[in-house]
Amino acid sequence: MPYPPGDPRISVINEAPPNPEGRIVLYWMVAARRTHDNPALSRALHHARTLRRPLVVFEPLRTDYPWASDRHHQFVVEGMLDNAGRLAGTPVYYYPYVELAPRAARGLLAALARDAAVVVTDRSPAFFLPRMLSAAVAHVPCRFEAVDGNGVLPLDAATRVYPTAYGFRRFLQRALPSVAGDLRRVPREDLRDLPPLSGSDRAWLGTITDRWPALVLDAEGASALVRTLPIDHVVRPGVQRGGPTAAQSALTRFLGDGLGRYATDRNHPDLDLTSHLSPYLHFGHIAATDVCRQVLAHAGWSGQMSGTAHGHREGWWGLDVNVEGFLDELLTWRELGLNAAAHLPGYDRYGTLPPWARDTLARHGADPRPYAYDLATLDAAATHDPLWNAAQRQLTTEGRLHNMLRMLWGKKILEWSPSPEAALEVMEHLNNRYAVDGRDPNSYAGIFWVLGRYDRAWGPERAIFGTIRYMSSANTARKVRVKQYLARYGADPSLLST
DNA sequence: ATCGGCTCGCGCAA
DNA sequence: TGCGCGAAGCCGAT
Repeated sequence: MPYPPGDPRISVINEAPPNPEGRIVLYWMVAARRTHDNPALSRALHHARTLRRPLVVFEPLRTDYPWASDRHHQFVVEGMLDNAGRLAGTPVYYYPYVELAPRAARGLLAALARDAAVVVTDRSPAFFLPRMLSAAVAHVPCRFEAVDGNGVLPLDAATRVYPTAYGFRRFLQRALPSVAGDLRRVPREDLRDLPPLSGSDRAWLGTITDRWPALVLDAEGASALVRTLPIDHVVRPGVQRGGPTAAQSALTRFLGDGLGRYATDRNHPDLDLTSHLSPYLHFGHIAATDVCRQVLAHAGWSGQMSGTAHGHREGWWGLDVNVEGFLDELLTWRELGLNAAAHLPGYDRYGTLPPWARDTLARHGADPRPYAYDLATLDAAATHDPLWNAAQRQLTTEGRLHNMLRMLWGKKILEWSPSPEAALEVMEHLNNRYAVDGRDPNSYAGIFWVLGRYDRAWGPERAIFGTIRYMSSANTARKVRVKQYLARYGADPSLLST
């Protein structure tokens, strides 16, 4: 894909020139659902100024995607209310749209794009979004660009797939100095002094919003609305509020308590000290660059990489072990997942596991399974294993799963499923159905790690797992603190989802 | 409490 | 070709 010179985040989807008859510049916001630290919004603002056209920010939410539920919809709608507040009083025309019935949005993008000078959208490498972008090409007759606001490094900074975190970390340590400047400068999208909508533009937009009404809601209205949609209502909203403002609150809380003892305490489920930023990163309510910048500023970073680390987890920023530990999660592990989604065709398919992993699992495909649970039993957290059930209940009720336990959660699903392929299907389904950050490249990296991706063989060879790393609930309970966690998620049947 | 062996492939040095 | 090394492990020996 060709780039305009100098910006590896921008892909030109349709090389057509800007439509000289176009009324507006359209930003079709589908992944980076925020108004701050958003390179696609910056690009759209650039076009609006250069072409002297008003900017329309169109933020839609489809109804018919897999696993759509009250949980995901509520989170996104809360973000829309937030974005509406942030754009109120600016010359930007904000158009939030929630599809009320399957296919109701058909024709909407085309109607907006027909009279646009330029269309800018988000590049997002996973789930249905790449397909949606491909399908949209036919409906955008003018210049059409997709902008990558996913990570601290552009997706295309890496030109290959990395099979290990160690290798990817080495690459990151070489590549990050080139963006170090961005990690000190706070971007300020300037929303003032844009061309305003003319009366005729407003009349034209009115014909579109008559047919596809913009979302008009307050916070209470969000939950009432999602209940009326043809989506999965069994999955109730999670415990975290959606939107950029809630995202910043979570980050501020984490900087104050959690980051300072991240290395030592984050693995204890009882303490619950992780950042809780994943759902916000997933829906683009906060930028990874923003998180990284605030963490570095909080830690008093000098602005220089140490230059001595070659793939090792610590010692590249010259910061304390807690901060470096968190940055390794945010950068190495998160961007490793993005790397696979963007560059490994079939990143979500069993066949892309490394050969040693598929071989060893295949050799043990016929091993007897002492425990065999079907999807319904797992979904209902009704196994014989109290720690696993607790983790599953946290997932179904809260929409999140503690980092330490999510690995155990997956390993047990592998152990209890008739085949590793079936285990993958179950993990994908439960994670995508219940986790607010489900369907993220990171979710897939975690699920595939359970099956051997990014990992190495571990002896001794054992039943079902072969040489895939094994984990046991008993050892996990011995190593980390789970007593309160078990009490919190352990016994109350009213927490159970049906 | 700590240690080594179990086991595999990558990437770099030589 | 050899060698160091790796998201969080497990288990038995000392």
